[in-house]
Amino acid sequence: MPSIREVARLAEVSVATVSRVVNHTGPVRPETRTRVEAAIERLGYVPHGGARSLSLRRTGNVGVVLPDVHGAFFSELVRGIDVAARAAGYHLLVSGSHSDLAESAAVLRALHGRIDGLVLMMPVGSDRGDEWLRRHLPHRVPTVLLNHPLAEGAHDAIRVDNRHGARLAIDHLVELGHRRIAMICGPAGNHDAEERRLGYDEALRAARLPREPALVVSGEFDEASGMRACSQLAVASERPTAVFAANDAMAIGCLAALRERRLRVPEDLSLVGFDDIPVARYVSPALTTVSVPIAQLGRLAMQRLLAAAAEPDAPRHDDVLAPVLAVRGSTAPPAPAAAPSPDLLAAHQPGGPA
Amino acid sequence: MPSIREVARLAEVSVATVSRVVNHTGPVRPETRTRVEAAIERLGYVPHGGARSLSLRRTGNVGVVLPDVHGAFFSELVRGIDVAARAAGYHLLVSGSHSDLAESAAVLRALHGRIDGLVLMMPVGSDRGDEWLRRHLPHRVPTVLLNHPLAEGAHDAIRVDNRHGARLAIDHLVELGHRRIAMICGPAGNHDAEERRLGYDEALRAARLPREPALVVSGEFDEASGMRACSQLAVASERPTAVFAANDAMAIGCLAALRERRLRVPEDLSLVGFDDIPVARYVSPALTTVSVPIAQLGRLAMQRLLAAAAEPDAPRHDDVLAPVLAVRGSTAPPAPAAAPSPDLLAAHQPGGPA
DNA sequence: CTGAAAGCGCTTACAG
DNA sequence: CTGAAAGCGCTTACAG
Repeated sequence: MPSIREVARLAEVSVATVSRVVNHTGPVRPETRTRVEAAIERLGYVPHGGARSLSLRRTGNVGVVLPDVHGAFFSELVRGIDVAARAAGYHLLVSGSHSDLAESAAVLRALHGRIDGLVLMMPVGSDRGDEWLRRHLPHRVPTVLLNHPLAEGAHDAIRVDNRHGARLAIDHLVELGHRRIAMICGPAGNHDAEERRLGYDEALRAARLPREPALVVSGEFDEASGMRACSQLAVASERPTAVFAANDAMAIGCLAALRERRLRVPEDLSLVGFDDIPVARYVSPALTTVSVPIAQLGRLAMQRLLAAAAEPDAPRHDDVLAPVLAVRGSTAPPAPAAAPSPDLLAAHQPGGPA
Repeated sequence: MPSIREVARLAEVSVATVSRVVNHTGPVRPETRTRVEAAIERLGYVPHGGARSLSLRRTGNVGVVLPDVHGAFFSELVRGIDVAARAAGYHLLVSGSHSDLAESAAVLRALHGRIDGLVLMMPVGSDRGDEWLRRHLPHRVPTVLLNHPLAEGAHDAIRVDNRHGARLAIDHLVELGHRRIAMICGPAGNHDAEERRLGYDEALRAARLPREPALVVSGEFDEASGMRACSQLAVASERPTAVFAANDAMAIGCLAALRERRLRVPEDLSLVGFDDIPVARYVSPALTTVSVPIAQLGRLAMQRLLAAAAEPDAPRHDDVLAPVLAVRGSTAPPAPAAAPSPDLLAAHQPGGPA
């Protein structure tokens, strides 16, 4: 890995000149340029990005710090940011914080001086958030906060209207005629999970439906916990006719659990997810879900970062993205109470309806 | 963002001393340390990672360059590398090359001087590969090549035995009694796709089964193309009794297409995928698939990188990971030829077997 | 059109 | 135990 100095020596020019031909900055006599280019080719010189950054005070990297890099949602999000970043000439420095606040802080420290912008999704909810941000957010680095409740400050914020999304889901089920609607919540402390839960509560209240504690179970945003949660609901004394899962992964786990129990979706039970990850439309039946514009989220985040870099003193934005309901095959009106599916009640009514 | 110089000034010491207390390197008198720490706290000083890298000639980053950052497979792979990297104190600089060779080269250039190690998965197959690598691979940076055919050189290589994996899949179907086994291939030029195809051919030959061109269709490694490919097969004059898809995403697309056509899996048609992405066990029916140890792949890659950094002159490794078959619900013996499923042949035998 | 020199923010022998 | 100085590999006024 020769340095610029060696190229200069071989071409018999100064390092300043080499820099000029590499970056096409400033005028260079054609024959000088040729000599330098020959030396570069001969030595296989490639500029040292790190040194360049230090000098230019611009790294060309944007940091992406998420609670996790696991799963379809984050995968889509990273991809969305990546596409927009590459288009703008940036690379991504990606870190999962493993949902740990202390680790997030460590990551942010490590990123200082390595990034020109930051996209951060906090691993926790509202508590402590503000003070923590003040302490750990890098100064003078354009930052956009994803789905964080306390959006005031020197950074941009982009949020998904989780409550509205949950309401769309529940309203849809209510319109279909469901009265007993269960929810599989996300992990405690997770901000998105909490909001989706609030939306569920609100929607039930709006529909004048009672809230039954037995119909609310919790999961961890993954398929396995969705399966477990679903099994819990299946043994409830009065089974729900519909289930709203706080994300698609859990909904898909739920689908698997129902299949094991020989319960049909949507005939015996309707199911709604949240996120609209790519596989949602391919499971069986295709999942009705609240569609979050994940790619748009990534694109908008980069856009805000670029704007903040261009105009550091302009006021910051606080965007709220509205999800829409994607109605697919996993929802239908409930089976008429008078003639329930034989499968469904077989266990409870040994004789069954002849 | 105060620099080390300002901390030094405030604490009335030299920058060397500040550096010593920050990095716990070299002895410092307790009261001096206290003064420095107070200054650091007061100023909110965080060391500039970029400058530190330049000085130390160590960045703490490892580059990950993949054909794409999309989809469950790459998502899992990145996660596997991330977990191992973080454990070793490294961060990930991730780039998708969008399956373009020129873009890969650009990415590699941009990474020079920003990484201590590189995990690279080439976007193309065997042709040109060797020369390209010689030109574009960074010198003196430990590198591990993933699933690349030409594994000799100054880098480590880790490969998945795709042919063996494909043989496992086909052998399983043959043992179940299938004779007409179709394949949905991956994109042309993709090395993994080509090898899986070769394994399919080999296995058919070993089982003395004829290779029928009409039973081989191609896809693009995503769900949508799996659906299309499956539809092609469904209208073939003689329908296969089993389908081997070159990856899980296409298998899942295929599952959706079959559902639309009211063909049952595995009763009417058996289906095998490849990769064993997390969702494979949750689709309906659970997908029989060739399980690639994705997380292990990531872990091993980091391990090789660390070893190469520690002993640059030790000989490099060339590991081959053996996939195993995960038999789940999407495969079964074919319907007996004498009494085919009515659904299956309804279109061809209007009368059907009475 | 070109070069000498300072500077980006750190680390680390070397000397004291 | 501490500091002055060189150096990591680049860029960029400034002067010529």
